[in-house]
Amino acid sequence: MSAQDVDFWSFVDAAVERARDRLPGIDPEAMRLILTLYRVTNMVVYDMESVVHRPRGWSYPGFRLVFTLWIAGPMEAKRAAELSGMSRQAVSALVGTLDRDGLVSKVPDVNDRRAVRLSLTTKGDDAISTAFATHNERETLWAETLSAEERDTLVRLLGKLGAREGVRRRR
Amino acid sequence: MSAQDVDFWSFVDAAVERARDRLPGIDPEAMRLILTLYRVTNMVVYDMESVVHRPRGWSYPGFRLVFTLWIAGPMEAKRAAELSGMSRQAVSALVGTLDRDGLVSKVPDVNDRRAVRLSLTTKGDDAISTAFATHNERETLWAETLSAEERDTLVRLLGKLGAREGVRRRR
DNA sequence: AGGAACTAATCAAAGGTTTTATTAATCGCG
DNA sequence: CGCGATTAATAAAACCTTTGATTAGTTCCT
Repeated sequence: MSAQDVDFWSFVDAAVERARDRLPGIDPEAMRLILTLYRVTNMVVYDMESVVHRPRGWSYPGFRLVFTLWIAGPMEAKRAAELSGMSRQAVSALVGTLDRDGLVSKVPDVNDRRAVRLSLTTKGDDAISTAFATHNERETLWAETLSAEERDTLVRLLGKLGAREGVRRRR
Repeated sequence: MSAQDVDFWSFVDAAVERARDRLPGIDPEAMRLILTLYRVTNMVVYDMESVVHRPRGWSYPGFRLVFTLWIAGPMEAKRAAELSGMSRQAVSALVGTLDRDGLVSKVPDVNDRRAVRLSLTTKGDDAISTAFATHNERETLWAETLSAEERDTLVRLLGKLGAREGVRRRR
C-alpha cells in the first residue's frame, strides 16, 4: 500500500507494516492493539463531547467530574481525583470553573481544615441527570454495533488489560 | 456496595448500579462498555506518556504527530491532521513547538501556496526511531496481559466499534 | 509541648485542544 | 476573464493538564 492511499483507519495497518520493516525487533501486534485502542477511544470521546457535552456548555472533563459526584455523592477533592482518574491539580482547576458556573459547591472540611468537600448544587444535579440521559443514548448508539456477547467479551478483555500491574498510575 | 468502598475500578460497577436505580430507562451495559473503554485507554496513555515520552521532553500529541510523519513520510499539514486524528488547528499549534525544537520542518508547498509541507528533520527522525522502540516495549508490556488469541479478538471488536457509521468525526 | 515529616490544596508556567474568526490562495463557473 | 465560493493555515480566547513549587494544616514521635 502506498502512503497516498492511507486514511485514518488503514493508517494502523500501514504503521504496523512500516515499523516492522524499519525496526525488525519490534512487536507489531502489541503496536496494533494499542494504536487501535487509542484511535477507537478518541473517536468515541470526540463524538460524545461534540454531540452531547459541548453543545450544553460542558467540557468532557467537566462532565466526568460532575458525573463522579452524582454517582458517589459528596466527597473530598482528593477522592474525586482518585475516582475520576484526574490529578488533584486538574480537579482543583476544574472545580474552579464548575463552581463559578454554579454546578459544584466547595466547602472547607469540618474535620480537616486543609481539605475541601465537593458536592453538586441543585443546578448541578439537574444538569447531570438530563445530560447523562443523552450521554447514555449516545453510548447505546456506539454499543449497538456489537452483539450482547461481543460486548461482554470486549468488557472482559479491556478489564484484563486494565488489571495490568507494574505500570505507572496517576498519583 | 457503599460509596466509601469504591476505588477507580469498582467505580464502574458502582456507577452502573446507581445509574440504573436513578434513571430506569438507561442502557447499563452500553454505559459499562464505554466507561471501561475510556478508563483503560486513559491508563495506558498515562503510563506511556509519563514513562516514555515526558522524560524525553515530548508530549503524547507531539509523539503522535512525529510518528505519523515517520510512518507515512512528508505530507501537507492537512493530511497530517487526518492521519493523526487531530484538528488542523491542533496540528498547526503543535508544529509550532516541534519546529522550534528542531524536530519537524515546515516548507511552503510549491503547488499550493496556501499549504505547508511537513517533514521530519534528521534530528526528528533519530528521535522518533529510538523513542518508538521504547514506546513499543511499553506496548508489549500492556499487550502481554492477553494471549495472542485474546489480542486478536480485542483488536477485532475494537475495529467493529470504530467502524460505527453516523457518528461525528473530526473535520 | 515542640519540631520534623507528611498531606491537601492551590499556584505558576508551559503546552495542547477547542471553537470562532481572519487571512490568503485557489477553484469554479458564467 | 473575473468574481463569488472554497479551502489551507493561523490567530485569539477559553479551558484543561502537566510538572514543580508553595501554603497551610495535621500527625507522629520524643
